[in-house]
This record gives sequence, C-alpha cells and structure tokens, in this order.
Amino acid sequence: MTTERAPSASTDEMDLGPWRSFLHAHARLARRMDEDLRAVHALSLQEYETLLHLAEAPGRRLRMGRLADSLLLSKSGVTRLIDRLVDDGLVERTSCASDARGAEASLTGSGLARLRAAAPTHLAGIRDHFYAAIDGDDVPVVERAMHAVAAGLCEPGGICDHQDAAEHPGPAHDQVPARA
Amino acid sequence: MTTERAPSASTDEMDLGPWRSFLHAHARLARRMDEDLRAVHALSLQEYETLLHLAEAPGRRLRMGRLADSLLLSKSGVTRLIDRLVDDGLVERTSCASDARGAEASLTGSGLARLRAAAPTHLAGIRDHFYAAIDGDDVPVVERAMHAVAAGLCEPGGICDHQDAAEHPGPAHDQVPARA
DNA sequence: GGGAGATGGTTGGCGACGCAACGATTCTCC
DNA sequence: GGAGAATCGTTGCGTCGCCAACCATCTCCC
Repeated sequence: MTTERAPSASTDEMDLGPWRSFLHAHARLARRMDEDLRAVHALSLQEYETLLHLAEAPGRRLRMGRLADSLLLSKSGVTRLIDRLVDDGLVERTSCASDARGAEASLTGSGLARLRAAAPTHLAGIRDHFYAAIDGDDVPVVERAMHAVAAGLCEPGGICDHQDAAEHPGPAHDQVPARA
Repeated sequence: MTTERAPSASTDEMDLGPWRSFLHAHARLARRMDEDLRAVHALSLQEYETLLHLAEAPGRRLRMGRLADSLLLSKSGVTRLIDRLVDDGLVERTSCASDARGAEASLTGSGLARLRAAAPTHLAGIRDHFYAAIDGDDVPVVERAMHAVAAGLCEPGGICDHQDAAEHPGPAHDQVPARA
C-alpha cells in the first residue's frame, strides 16, 4: 500500500510492458515445457524438477523440508508430490537416521533412469524456447535481472539459501542428466 | 563472441543459471504479489488481472473466449473465474447481442471500485519487487528478451494476437486504475 | 430451407496445491 | 531429568485449474 510518494517513482506513468512480457513469457513457457514433458515422458514439469533436485543432491536423497524450499512448494505439496512419485516407483521414502522426525525422499534406479530419459526433452525445450529466443548478448543481462528480482524477494529473516549449485560440495554431479 | 554459443548448441554444457533465475524470480514474485493482493483486498492475482482486462476493454466487457485468450486460461477456467466474480458482485454475465451462443462478462460499478482500490497495491508490488530490483538500463533488454520468448511460443497457426495495448482504439482507458 | 460441421460456453470429474490442525520427535532450559 | 516450545512431516478440507463431454447456436453449402 502506501500509495504515497515512495522512494521510487510514482506508480503512475509506469511502463507495464516489461512486466507483462515477463508474465506472458513465463506462462507460455511453463505451459509448453509441461505439455512436452507430459506427452513424451508422462512427467509433469514439477515432477521432473523434483527428480532433478534429488539427482543433484548428495546421496541422491533430500529431506522433505529441504525439497519444499528448493521447489518453492508448501510442505503438504511436497508430501503429496512424493506420494505420487513413490507410487510410480521413482522415489523411495526413507526415515532420517539422525532425526527420527524427518523423512527423506531418495531417488530409485528407476527414477534416475526416467530422469535421464526425460532430460533431453526438457533441455531441448529450454534451448529452443528460452535461449534461442534471446539474443546471446542479452542472456547475462536477463540472468542478472532475474537474480536480482528473486533475491529482493527472499524472506528478510530467512536464510534464503540460494538453491541450486554453489552449495553442493560437488559429489553426485556426475550422476546428473544435464550431462548424460 | 565470448562464450560463443552456436544457434543450437548441444544441450550439454548449457548454462542453466539464467533459466533457473528466471523460474525462481517468477515463482517468488507471483506468490508475493498474490499474497499481498489477497491480504489487503481479498482478490487473487488472477481475479485482479481479470478485472483489469475488463476495465481496459471497450465498454468494460469482454467475451468469455477473448478473456480466456488474454488471461492464458482455459475456457472452463474462465467460466469458473467469472462465476466467482459474479458471486462477489464484481462482474455481470450478459449475453452477446450479435451471437446468441456467446456470453460476455461485464464489469460492475462495484468491480471497478474494487479494482481501483486494489490497483495501488498491485502497482506498488510491481514497482518494488520487479522494477526496483532491475538496473534501469537492463529493463529494456529484459522486455525485449521476454517478448521474444513469448513470441517464439505463439501457436504457429494461431494469430497470437498480442493483446494488451496496441489493439484498443483507446476508449475507456480513462476508466482504468493504472492512473487512479 | 435444412442438415453437416464449426464454434462458444458450461458442466462433471479429476488432479494439484495451500492452509490449518494434528501427532511425533527433538531441543531448551530450569 | 523433565516440562514446554520448536520443528518435521502428514492429513482434512477448500480452492483453482484442466480436459472431455455436452448443449446451443451459427455457418456453409447443397
């Protein structure tokens, strides 16, 4: 709120073009990637990304809560997502040795195989629909901008662990489909 | 040059950083904007955007199908979305004069008032979380990139009418909350 | 004019997700 | 050492969206 003068310019006169392009691009892209993945590999984009996160994790397993953070999903959402993957035999639920409250999701051989099979489709989608559309020189700018937007929205009190790489010591990366 | 990337290089070696930043930024942003709007005005982001599209349309009404296209939603999704808005008194359903099959959604006075009340919150969110995070010089680049991505995903056979502005002759724009 | 097909919107059924509430376990601190 | 608070994951319930099937109307063409 605070419709008053904010530190930045007033909200009137704001050019919404960039904002709308951003929304539009994401909506179309996410839909398309999801469709392709479902059609060819019977996996939703969310399921694919879950398998990917697991594959990248040390030991190919992750605590439920951790998964919720990195997938930007609620705890209950992850519980059900893992339920489905367990039903499909792609993931196993194991209890955490060091904390009896905790549960871990661990990738099965079948899950890894499915992930590897689906990876080319997914990566091709990213290449063809995202990178191919953007001028090569613009890519770093887009990354910087997107990173800044995401960072600006991290919980003030939260650690906002910058997901993805940069955290993993490195093991298990050779198991990951990005290179397979 | 610099990290030259063939137009369609192999999917290995692809730097997924920009892609992940993009996903991350959208996920956090959309969630945050939705939360704020709900908390303060009891409107979902989708509902807000629906009201906005109606407000911008000539006569402040739109055919259901048109709405589905511009909101990037399925027909049934729009039917139910409008159902809710009708229940809340923000929108009225009228039948189309020129085509008895058709239905139109038209903004009520109450809907317009609600939209105007919510606009400052929404615009402030865009300003604070999107524009404020991006370097001013990068904004046009982001717009160009996002526009290209979206354009690349338009149905080959479809018209992919780039809705938004550029199409409306101009009327009713003074009724829109962007300036209220 | 009238049937075949296209088009517009609604409905039933379903999947996916969030929130709040709930056990279960661990941590904290006296 | 044990009571109370914090944390972890699951479950009940409500919401939102999609797909397929459906009915109504419009269009085309014989």
